[in-house]
Amino acid sequence: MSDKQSELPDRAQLMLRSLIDHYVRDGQPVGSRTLARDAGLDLSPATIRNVMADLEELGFICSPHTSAGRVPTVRGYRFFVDTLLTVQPLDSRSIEKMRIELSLEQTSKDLVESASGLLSGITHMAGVVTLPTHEHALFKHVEFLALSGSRVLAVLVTGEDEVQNRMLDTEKHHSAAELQQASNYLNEMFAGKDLAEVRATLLHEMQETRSNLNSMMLMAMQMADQVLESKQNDDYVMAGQTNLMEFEELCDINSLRKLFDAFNQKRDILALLDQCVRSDGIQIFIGDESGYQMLDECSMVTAPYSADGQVLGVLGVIGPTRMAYDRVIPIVDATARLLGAALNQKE
Amino acid sequence: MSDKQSELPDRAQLMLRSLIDHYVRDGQPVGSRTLARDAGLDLSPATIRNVMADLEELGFICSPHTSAGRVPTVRGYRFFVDTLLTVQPLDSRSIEKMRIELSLEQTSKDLVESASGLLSGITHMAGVVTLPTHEHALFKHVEFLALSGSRVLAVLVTGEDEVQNRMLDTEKHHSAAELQQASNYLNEMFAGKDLAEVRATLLHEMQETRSNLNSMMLMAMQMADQVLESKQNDDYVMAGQTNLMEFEELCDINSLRKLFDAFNQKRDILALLDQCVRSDGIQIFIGDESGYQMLDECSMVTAPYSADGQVLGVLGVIGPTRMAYDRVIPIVDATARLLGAALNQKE
DNA sequence: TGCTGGCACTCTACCGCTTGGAGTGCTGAA
DNA sequence: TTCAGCACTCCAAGCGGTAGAGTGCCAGCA
Repeated sequence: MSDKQSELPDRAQLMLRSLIDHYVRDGQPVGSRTLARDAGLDLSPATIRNVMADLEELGFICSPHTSAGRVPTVRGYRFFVDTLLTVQPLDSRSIEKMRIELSLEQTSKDLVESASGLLSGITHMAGVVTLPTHEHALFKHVEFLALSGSRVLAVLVTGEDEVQNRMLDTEKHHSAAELQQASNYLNEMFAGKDLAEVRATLLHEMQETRSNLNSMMLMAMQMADQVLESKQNDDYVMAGQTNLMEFEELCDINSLRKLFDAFNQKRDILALLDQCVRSDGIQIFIGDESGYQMLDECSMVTAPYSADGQVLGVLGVIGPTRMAYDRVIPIVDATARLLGAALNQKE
Repeated sequence: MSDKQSELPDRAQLMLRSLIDHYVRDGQPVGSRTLARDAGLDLSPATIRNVMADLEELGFICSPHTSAGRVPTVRGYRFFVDTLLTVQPLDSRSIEKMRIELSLEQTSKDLVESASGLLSGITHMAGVVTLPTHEHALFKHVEFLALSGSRVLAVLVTGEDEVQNRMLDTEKHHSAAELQQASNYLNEMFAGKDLAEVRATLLHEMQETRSNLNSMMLMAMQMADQVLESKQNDDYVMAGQTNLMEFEELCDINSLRKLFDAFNQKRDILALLDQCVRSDGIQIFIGDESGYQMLDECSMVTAPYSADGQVLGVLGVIGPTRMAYDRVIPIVDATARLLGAALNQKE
């Protein structure tokens, strides 16, 4: 047992893989007999038992009680996912179906909903997709409308014809003409520019030349800044939560409640998803690796999605630890690509 | 037993009431001994048994098995709710608390969310509130913005400074000037009028004078009509769904799934809520009265809420059939009033 | 006539016991 | 190194017995 993990004997690796396959399929602890029959190694159950003892010592598997078979531990799944897994690429027919499904959607909100529906539909687990950030969207047009009192409605149209409303409380009442002037100024100055760039320029200008600007300009900038400063990636769309009720290991009413509360709360799930934006590929949290108690019995497979080279958000699948990672990973991967491509086309 | 329901002997009524009280409290079938002890009638268990047999024959109660106590049937609850119930008015302290909670919210969306939170928080069941319709809102301002291709963005501001965006696909591209003209026309013509009235006028005009109108006018009308025609009351906000997991009678994983699926789907729940808009007071669906299978073990207590004399939506509570109706009804009632008042103030 | 105590009966929930099956670890032989 | 055999452990399921709760019915009493 002084071997490093990566030097785990081939035979043991094969057995771990076979054991996980079995367990994922049946949900029952796997015994030595079963493994002897199906692992493809021509060995007796007794020999298998010896190897299983090794695997147990390494913390890859454990048995729920003395006379039950073995079950993979989080560590076992982790090793499996990191070094044993061979993903089966998704067949092109399925991919085409998904592409078509996504191509029917109009707005990016619809796209995101459709994507999370796809994820949950195909995997029979819960699908989750964060709304795309607008950080890298293009500034297209802004319009200010006077409301009652000193409130002003700002309507911002971004590159892909996405629209955002924002209510602004200003110090004094502004006439329609003033507001028109303000929006004209901004539109002429910034149309077609990157939103983040717009914001940076505005901030810079405000610091540099504050004294030289007339109050209208200043107001326009403040407004634009307010419109832009709202933080992004603060919401997600989820589908198929109820699929999780089908899995016996999650059916304990107490943990189910914790899970669904977390889904409604959104905060913790978002924090977790946020960690995945930065990593540039598939990310997998197994069991308690997530650090959130309600996900102790769950795993999450995520991938960031991007359009035009810019990461826009994250999507993924939440299911029981006992999930078919080799099947789920390519699905998540493909969905991320397709969603990115679909968003790209809208631009 | 030839008596009509309303002529059910006082003693039997008292017993039914006491039985329901007990059952709602403990969730256990109620036996004759318990009732003899606590019903306040000075009778022996044997006598109680005779009366219980009568109540069973009338279909108000039933026993899960031979040697268990009795449990109220849907019919029993119905009779209880219709003729035996005396609601305990909510104490003014609680009401004041709720009013304050609601007064903190800005937009009507926030208000609705807060209200459903209150409902679920106080009752420990699920709270649901439909979004307020805008049918009776005032037309304040409309603005059209040209997007790419022939798409046009319509921004409609209604009386209470609520904003709605709508994407319109038109036949041809319109210049900014054309659109400006169109919105000016509509704003001058309709500002301050009731939305429904605006719509009616527009429809009428279009039929009457179609040939006389230039294409710009026509387009303006079509757009405005599209903005207005979207059906209302097609969404609701729900809170505390997971509270329902605490009730043993709903804990069957299968029915729980059906319930949560229905909550996500929204369609059926909306259809049910829609029935309550018309009735002008508290409405109660007990068990299978709703006609929807997933609610067979549930009851729903609803009340329409209105501002300025106009019904804007419905709110209510969903919980197990075994709920404290006398407590829930005044809560739903008060919340409806408070929400209505809060919406009124925003105007 | 209405109420009541008594009695036989029924059904559930629970406990302890047994049994069969599955799976294990260990050992000694090939 | 592999493997058959064996003793052991544990769970799940089935079974009988018991206690408890509650019922329906009946006969007697006010």
